[in-house]
Amino acid sequence: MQLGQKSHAMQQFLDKILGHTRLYADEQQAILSFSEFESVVPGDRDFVRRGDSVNSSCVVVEGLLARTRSTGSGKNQITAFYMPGDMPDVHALMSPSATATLHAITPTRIMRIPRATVRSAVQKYPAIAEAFWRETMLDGMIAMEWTANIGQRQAKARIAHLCCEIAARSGVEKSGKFRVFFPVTQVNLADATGMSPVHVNRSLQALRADNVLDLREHHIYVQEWGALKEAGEFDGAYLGVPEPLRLLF
Amino acid sequence: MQLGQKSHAMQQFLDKILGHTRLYADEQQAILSFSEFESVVPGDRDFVRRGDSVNSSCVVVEGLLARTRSTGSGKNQITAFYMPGDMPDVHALMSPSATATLHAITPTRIMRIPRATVRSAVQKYPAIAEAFWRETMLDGMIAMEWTANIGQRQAKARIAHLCCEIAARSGVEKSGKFRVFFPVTQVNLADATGMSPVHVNRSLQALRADNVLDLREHHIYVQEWGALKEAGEFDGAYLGVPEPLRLLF
DNA sequence: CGCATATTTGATAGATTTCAATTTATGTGG
DNA sequence: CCACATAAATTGAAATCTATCAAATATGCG
Repeated sequence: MQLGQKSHAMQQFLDKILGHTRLYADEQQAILSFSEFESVVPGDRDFVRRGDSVNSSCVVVEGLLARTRSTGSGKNQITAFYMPGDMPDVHALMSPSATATLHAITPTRIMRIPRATVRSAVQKYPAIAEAFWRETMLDGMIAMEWTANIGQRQAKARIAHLCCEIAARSGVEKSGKFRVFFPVTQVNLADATGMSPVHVNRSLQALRADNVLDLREHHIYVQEWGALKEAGEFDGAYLGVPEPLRLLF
Repeated sequence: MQLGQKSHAMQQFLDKILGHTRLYADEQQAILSFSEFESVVPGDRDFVRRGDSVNSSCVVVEGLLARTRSTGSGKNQITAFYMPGDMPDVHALMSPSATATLHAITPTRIMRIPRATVRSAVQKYPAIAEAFWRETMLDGMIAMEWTANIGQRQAKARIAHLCCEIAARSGVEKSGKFRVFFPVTQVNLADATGMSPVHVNRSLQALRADNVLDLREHHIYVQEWGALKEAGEFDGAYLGVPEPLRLLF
């Protein structure tokens, strides 16, 4: 049961990697075998703080995480959301001190993956290094897209674009009408989009009135995927590569 | 002469890498030997467009580049600046199609580095893969910091923070009073900070009146590094790691 | 049922954009 | 070296967007 879900999350993680990097069966198996140390993080808590010494990365098994960055004047910016199957701190493979704070929005189960485990794997299978390196690149692409989203779009489009990303990254079928699990508060959304909570609230009401999206009951409800994409000027190309690659190893 | 400058830029590139990754002499030599194909890009021109097929990365030898992302409604966001010694498209090692547009702000000389060359090097010296992977991570960290800067700070602090980053990344000595070469227009600055050019103009005047910074004659003039850092709430930790590492290979 | 958290509302202040025009710099050919 | 053309910087005024503040309502959870 619990183990079943572990495996499922690691399978999601592997599938995501296979979406961008070609790996042989033994390499795939090496990644699946990372499943060893599961732990649970209570909701509404920073469980890694920027600067903390870290010797493992993790994969989200269940729940929702945010990567945050707080400014000198006490403001808070969410710079990414991480869902089951995501590796929120792939950066930790390259730095012994955490490069960002990780905040559990809901109670979250994670699989810890020691850097030493990854080191053994990449030394045996260099293509795994390529896979994680590409994962790092894609994480950076998302950050770049967020910069453009926050810098150039106004409130409604900004929120719509974020919801598009969440929908696109979640595995759900996106044709016409659907919904996506996304248990954020409006304050979380404000921190992610660089807006005030009040303005988020009013923008959400407007988006609902436009029949573009409805955020309630921990879900994003979408009437028409096409309409949402248009409202958010969304092009998901930045989330991946056209086909699985193996360019260096 | 020209070759001297080539070597100098590649040495800058190597020095930057050595700032975050420990490499042995033969590995260092392999990176320096990437200097082969230099070319020149006229100013005010996109020389790589998002989606273009690419089989090489490059290192800036002389000039200034911006990485840009344009939205569906025609607005333009600069997501990074690249100076001599920087590799603006380390992403290209991981993707056969350009993940972002590169725009030459001034006429710029670049060293092209074919992916095949890097592939040979990383297969012989896996630590070079680690170095470039770490470079990719740091590039992502900068994007994350920009997200927070644009999302959370108001005009003056936003510009000050950007200028801090440029100063910190340029090699110049930053104690008390100094200047940094940064040949951007106010429109470039607007595209980078997510503001209107008019507001950039007025914010620059205010920053000048505050004796925080003065942007003129293609340079950032700083009276007091401490004052600028404070105005931009700047902490440069995101630009590197505390000491050179070799964690995986 | 009752506390704590999240959402919603109204009113106001503030920051930023837009538009349009002017001035100032920059570079180029004669 | 000047005259011209072009690009960049600057200004003023008005419109718009967004933040802030304070209070009320709703929601979820023990």
